[in-house]
Amino acid sequence: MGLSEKQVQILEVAEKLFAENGFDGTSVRQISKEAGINVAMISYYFGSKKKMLEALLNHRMSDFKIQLESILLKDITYPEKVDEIVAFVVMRVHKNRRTYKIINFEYSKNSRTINFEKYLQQKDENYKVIEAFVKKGQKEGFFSKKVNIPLIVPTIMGTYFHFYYNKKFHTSLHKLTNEISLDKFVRTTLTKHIQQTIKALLIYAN
Amino acid sequence: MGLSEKQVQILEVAEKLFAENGFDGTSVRQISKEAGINVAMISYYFGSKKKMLEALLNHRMSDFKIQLESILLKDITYPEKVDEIVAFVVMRVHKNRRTYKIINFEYSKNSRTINFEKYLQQKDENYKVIEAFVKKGQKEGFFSKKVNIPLIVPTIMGTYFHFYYNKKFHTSLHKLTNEISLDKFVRTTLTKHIQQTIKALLIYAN
DNA sequence: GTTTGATTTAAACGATTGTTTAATTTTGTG
DNA sequence: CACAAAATTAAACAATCGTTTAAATCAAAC
Repeated sequence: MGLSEKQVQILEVAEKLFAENGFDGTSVRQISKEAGINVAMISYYFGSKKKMLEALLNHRMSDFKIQLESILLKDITYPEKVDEIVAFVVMRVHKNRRTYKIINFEYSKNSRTINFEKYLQQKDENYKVIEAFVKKGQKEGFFSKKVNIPLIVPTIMGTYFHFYYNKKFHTSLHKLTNEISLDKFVRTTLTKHIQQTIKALLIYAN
Repeated sequence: MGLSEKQVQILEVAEKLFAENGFDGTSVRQISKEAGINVAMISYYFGSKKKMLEALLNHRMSDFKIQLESILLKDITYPEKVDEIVAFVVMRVHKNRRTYKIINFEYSKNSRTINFEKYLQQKDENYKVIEAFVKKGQKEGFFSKKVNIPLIVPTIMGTYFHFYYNKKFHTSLHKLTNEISLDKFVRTTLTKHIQQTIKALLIYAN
């Protein structure tokens, strides 16, 4: 799984183009041109276009669980922990938004040809950590017992992605001009909204 | 914009295949084969593959505003109205999930070649109705004033779509075997979760 | 029954797709 | 420098892409 510097550089170009135009909407010639390499190098380095995508997914999906667990070990209140978890998840998906977009699209296809093992493994670990946290909070009386735990993460990530997929709509609504103010909006306003939402849900759900 | 019965039938096949394999991942020959027509009929009826997609989008996007406003006119409490709005929006996007999936991915591309006017118009109307409703509720003291109104709809729709895009993951988690129990899950459990979430947010946001 | 226009067909169009080939250049090692 | 392996190249491959053509079939009107 060790990727050379050149391979990583090619994958970054591919990630951008896949997210922009889709896997099927991106040709290997486009990638090679933008990366400044010969077309044949893609087969040479990765074997095929499909395997290149799998290499990208595996490259991006790692070390989620450890960072999440370190938050839960902190000596802070439950609402503060919720805030930190939400902020962490949002920044994580924002950073890897291009890869998640590709995953969302390709994984929801019926014709499963791409290997999503790493993604599913991370998803599963992620869920189990969140589940344990919420159940602990419920047992200690901080959280409502009427919450549907498996649907909490979809609300966090779904809100982010629906914003991201319609960013053209929201940028005009919020007057976000460039990439910097979009980053800032995600880091502040959007994160705060999701924090409010999840805290209200966990504490007051009825 | 009047579509013949045959055109509608072709669009339904196209909708299914576009949602399943993407716009670029679906060939006009696939569509024509599945629809039992000749390839040339697609150009004959719609002009081109791209215009066929636009015809589909315009066909699906209609009469959202009227149904939404009729809910707000009912003589029920604010939390009950929230429940009805959420249930309506969820059923609406669930019914048109295939079209929304296509929109999500095509609209978020940078190379804007497809005409999304009808979609954006509906989105705008939808938002304005929701905004007026929440502001009225805030003024009357039922809703918190700390809510970010433009991000409420993304939370509703985003939760649905993140569930939908990862339905393979959730069906195994919730043991949903066939299409019927998926429909039921959306109609009951998922809708209830989003209702809880939005009500908690609107009432208790801090 | 003939005519007119709409519908449907098979075939072909050039362009582009992912991948492979075989030759060439670059790199590292003794 | 000489040699072997790795990296890179241009060119070609067959397959498929969306679209167009021109002929054939169909339906309705007179």
